Amino acid sequence: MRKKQSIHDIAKELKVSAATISYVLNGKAREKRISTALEKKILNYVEKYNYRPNMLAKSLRIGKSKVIAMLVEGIDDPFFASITRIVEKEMSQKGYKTFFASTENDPMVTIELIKVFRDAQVDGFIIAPPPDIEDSLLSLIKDNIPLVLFDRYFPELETSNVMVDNFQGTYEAMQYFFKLNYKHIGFVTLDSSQIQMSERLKGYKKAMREKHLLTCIQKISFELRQEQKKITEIIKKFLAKNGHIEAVLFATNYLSISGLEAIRILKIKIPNDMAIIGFDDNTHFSLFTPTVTAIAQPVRELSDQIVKQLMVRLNGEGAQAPKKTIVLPTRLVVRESSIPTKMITNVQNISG
Amino acid sequence: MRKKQSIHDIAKELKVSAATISYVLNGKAREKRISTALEKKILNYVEKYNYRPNMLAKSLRIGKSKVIAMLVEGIDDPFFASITRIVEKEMSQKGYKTFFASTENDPMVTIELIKVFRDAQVDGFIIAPPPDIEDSLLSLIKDNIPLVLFDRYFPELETSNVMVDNFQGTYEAMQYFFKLNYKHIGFVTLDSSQIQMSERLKGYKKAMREKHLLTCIQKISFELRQEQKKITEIIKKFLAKNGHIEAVLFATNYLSISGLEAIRILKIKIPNDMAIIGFDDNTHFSLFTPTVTAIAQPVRELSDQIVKQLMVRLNGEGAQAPKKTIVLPTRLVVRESSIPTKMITNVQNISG
DNA sequence: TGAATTTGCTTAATCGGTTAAGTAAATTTA
DNA sequence: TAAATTTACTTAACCGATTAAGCAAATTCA
Repeated sequence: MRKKQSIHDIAKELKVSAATISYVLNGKAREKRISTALEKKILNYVEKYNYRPNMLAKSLRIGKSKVIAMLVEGIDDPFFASITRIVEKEMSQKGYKTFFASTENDPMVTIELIKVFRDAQVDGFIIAPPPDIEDSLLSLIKDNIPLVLFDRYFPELETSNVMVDNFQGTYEAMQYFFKLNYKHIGFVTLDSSQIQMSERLKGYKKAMREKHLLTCIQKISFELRQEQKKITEIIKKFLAKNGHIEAVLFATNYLSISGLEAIRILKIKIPNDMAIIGFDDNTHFSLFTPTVTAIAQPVRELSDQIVKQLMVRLNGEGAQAPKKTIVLPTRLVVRESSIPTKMITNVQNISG
Repeated sequence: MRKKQSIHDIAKELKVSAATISYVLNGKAREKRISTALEKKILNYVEKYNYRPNMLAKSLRIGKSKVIAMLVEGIDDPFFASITRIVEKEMSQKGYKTFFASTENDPMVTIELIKVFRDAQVDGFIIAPPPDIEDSLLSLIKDNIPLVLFDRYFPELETSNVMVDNFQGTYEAMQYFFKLNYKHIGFVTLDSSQIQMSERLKGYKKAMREKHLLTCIQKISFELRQEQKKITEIIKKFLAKNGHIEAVLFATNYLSISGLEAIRILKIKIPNDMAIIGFDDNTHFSLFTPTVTAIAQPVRELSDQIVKQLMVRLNGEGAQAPKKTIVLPTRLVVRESSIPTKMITNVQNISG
């Protein structure tokens, strides 16, 4: 077993100083007037023995790790999965590595993760924050650590945020339901005060109020988030109890999934017995029978903005730039689950 | 903006040496005979100012980072997503942080990732390796860096591996098809020489040969892995050309998805026109219409074994223990896609 | 009471890099 | 030809921790 070589080992081997090697490896040979001959010799050796500097030592010395931490609710959630993947790729092009972790939307877990990553001296954070972590975030802000929030944020904190217009998202979906002449429209959401959720709820409520319709809302406790079966059960009861509902809007990814499951159990036929729209699109929605209409978030644009905002914070000069909240529009992806068969012919007009 | 405190800043503040603080913080106060009074004082200060040691410095000094790297094909793949999540949780209970990255099953990407993580001095690796990275792995082995491969491995390399019995998985699925009296059974797989794939193919071939049936195989080029549409197109042509096929086995997650898409386009009815089984289960398979039969991998057990094997390598003493290849059985999860309606009544007997 | 031991710390080297400052030799300038 | 400058490096401090070794003061022992 070969022991890992340090820059000093190479220095000894080549009978030069460690500094010289460091300069060469960091492209400062010219600036520091290292002769071309010696530079070649060092580069050859490094190439031959495949030497790679210890990043811990380097980061410790220069005070930068070129690593950023990205905390999302769950890396296995399709929405977060695609965002993280794009962000990772873009950040790597900028010379940064991205490390991920799942918060489970749990404040304790998240606070601990932030600590761990701070201890590891990451250069910045991208966070889809759970509730009640204002203090942790505030401490990041105070210490001037580059930070971008996405998907949700705390209006009272001065941070850079990248969001979708959640209010407009549900509001537009409702207008679409109205065009299809639905009146008894249910809304299944989380019992959460997080801004993305409250905005979605507001969109639904405002739309219903404008049409003088009665709202019909099922809020699902946050603690159940891992227990698909229980959520399905609650939605089942909700739908069974409110037999008059003709259409349902699900406020988030996994509620849609559980909702579909519940509907299947109740043997309700989509879309003729009941129309469905889900917030957040899902790769598999086009494979379900019927395919599922969704309020899609512009994943690519969101990722681009996240990276852009973070880079502003990371670059010394721009770090003092004012913090921005970027709000992007959602897009309604119309599929079969929202269109009663009798209306299939004029779909084009409706979805436009 | 507060500047981050180092152990020396605290030392100055409290008029003690940095060593004393280090001992106290590492629970060596007794051993090093630090007085209880001073210990209290230090702990109070640390608590009050929320001091946390710089892990870069610590890791550099002690030569351990308590971080392990986990490289999978894609963190958004449902199979890998669930494994990573369990592994992360279990490793964190053992005091390790797990960092993830997607290899895209690309050798270049993976080789680079291994380098990056080695530079960052991670303590160990968990890898679902792409082809052609034997050299990178060999260098990890030579340097005695704890390593566990999973999902696939290189028989010629002496590594710890955690696998599923891929051969048996497809072989059993085939036996199940035979019981249902299917004879013209197709197999859609990747054009890959990776062991998990070749084993699945062998299972299919052996089963067909034993029944003296003609095989009917579609291999899909590996380069297309990101291009769902093209894969769907190929499968569509394959199925259209081989009209006699009564049942199809898809060798992997995303082939199943594309296959279902192709079948939908061809308006073939599952399961009556064609029966379907997919290798790898998927949370959404129970929501499709019809629900999809799958060869499920025991995700929990796989994760447990991965962690167990890695811990053996990580613990100095056991690091010399012989390397093992753990092989776990798959489980056939019978759903609607494989059972012709006429046979629904005797499902119990068949699936058992 | 003087020596030995114990107590309660501190000193200083170290991990593997980076980088400002220094220096001897070669070259140019005056 | 002596002084000034340039060349091509080296020296050594530093980043923030850990830890073996050291050492004065207090206590115990003989």
